[in-house]
Amino acid sequence: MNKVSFEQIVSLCKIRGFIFQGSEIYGGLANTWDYGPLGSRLKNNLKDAWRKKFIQERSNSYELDSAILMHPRVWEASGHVESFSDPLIDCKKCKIRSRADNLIENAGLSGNSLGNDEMFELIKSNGIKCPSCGECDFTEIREFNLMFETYRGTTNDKKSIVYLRPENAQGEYINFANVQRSMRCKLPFGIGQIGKAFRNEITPGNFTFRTIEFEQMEYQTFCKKGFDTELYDYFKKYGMNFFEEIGIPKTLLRFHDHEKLAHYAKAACDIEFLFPFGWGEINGTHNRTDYDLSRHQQYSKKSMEYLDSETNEKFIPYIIESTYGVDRIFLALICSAYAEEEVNGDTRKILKLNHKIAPYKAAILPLSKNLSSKAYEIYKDLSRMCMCDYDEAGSIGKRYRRQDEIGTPLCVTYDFDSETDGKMTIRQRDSMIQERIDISELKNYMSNYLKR
RNA sequence: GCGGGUGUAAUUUAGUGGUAGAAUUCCAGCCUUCCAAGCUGACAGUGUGGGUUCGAUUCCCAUCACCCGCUCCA
Repeated sequence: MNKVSFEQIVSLCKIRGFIFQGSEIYGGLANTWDYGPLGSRLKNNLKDAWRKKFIQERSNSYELDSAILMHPRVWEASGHVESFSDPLIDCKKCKIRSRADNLIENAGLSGNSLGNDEMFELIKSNGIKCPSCGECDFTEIREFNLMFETYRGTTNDKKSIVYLRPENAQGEYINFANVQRSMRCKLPFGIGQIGKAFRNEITPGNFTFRTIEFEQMEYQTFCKKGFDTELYDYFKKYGMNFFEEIGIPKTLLRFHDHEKLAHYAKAACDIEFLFPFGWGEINGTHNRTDYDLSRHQQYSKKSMEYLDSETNEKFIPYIIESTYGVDRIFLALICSAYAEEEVNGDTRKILKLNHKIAPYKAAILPLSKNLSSKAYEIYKDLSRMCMCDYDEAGSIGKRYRRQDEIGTPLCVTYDFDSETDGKMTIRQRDSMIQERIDISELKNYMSNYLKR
């Protein structure tokens, strides 16, 4: 994918119904994207693959679907209200952005509990200088809250503010005791969740890499202190393994350990993918210690302790979080699958998607329109088993090309011989193996292929 | 949020201060017996809003969006 530009990917996504710009007919809304018919399919397949690996195939593993809107105190406890909202100020001369409270503190003054206007006045009256260029010529202070706010009820007074969750994790944490009790869990156990989160970031987009509304697949493992380091290493590898299983080549992946850590974390490591614009995070594993549950215990006054019935010890569990950005992995899948091949001077686009996540598993093609009715009947039947496409428009070659371009692994062609011998030609895109299979055997053949 | 670039049909693009041209795609028809064949036809466009002008897709301003580089980033 060396020479592949982002524009080619964006263009293919639009033409083939994977991703459209958000609110396009109104000129677009920055950093929002809509997933089209094939994009939705691919995205759901990705989520299904994750669900299978993290929920279904793991024991002591439970899925959760928590509310996007949560009690505002959740975000006070989590630290988001405090650390997600900064009073920022820009130097008009050198365009460097600083935190207003830091400027005041560094000047030896106290900016505690001052409002933004007061801080601005303080900076002006004391002639506090820009740390970069030494001038004192600032824009007004702007509050930069990364959490989307909305209001419940009909009045916009402060008491009714609720936030759109900036991460899903808190949903898992505040339901820790509910899940533990109802599922009779013993440590260690995991809670996974797939859902949307929102961040009011002003950033360059890089297509769907950074958006203001995005979907996460998160997995939180609750464990006893002392077991956390081992689990942390385990989930780093588990994540890498997941990416390989859905078809992302290992050569395009790397670990990236964090040195600067978030307010809750003891250790953090990303898995990065080599996008056309450079390395970008698609997974993060964090050792969040007992920070989150302790804070919720403190703020809610509800016990978050776990009783170990073997040792009779009571303690607040540690949490290892492994979080996956759905939209970013989607993008990584498309980027790593996209290829162009030269055939007889023509450039052909191919999406080499793993069959597990391909939007369509098979396309049913009548060799001629005269064979439509029987082919369509077979298509309807196969559709009961998996997602299939049916195409009778244009030449047979063109229809194969169309399927290659959207990553369909199997093409099944009904021809004139099929009428008499009851067989169809089935072609595998990845190996280009072509076989004639009895129509009654098609489902078996396909299901065996798709199980690989 | 800063700096630079770009906006013409679904896509890729040509061109012009005076009726916007093509290729591909898509659709319909003819043809076509396994990997983007051919023919005919149809659909479809100057991101949005102002200004200058007799007249703006073209010049100017603003805005929106995307791309590149910063900045930021749990």
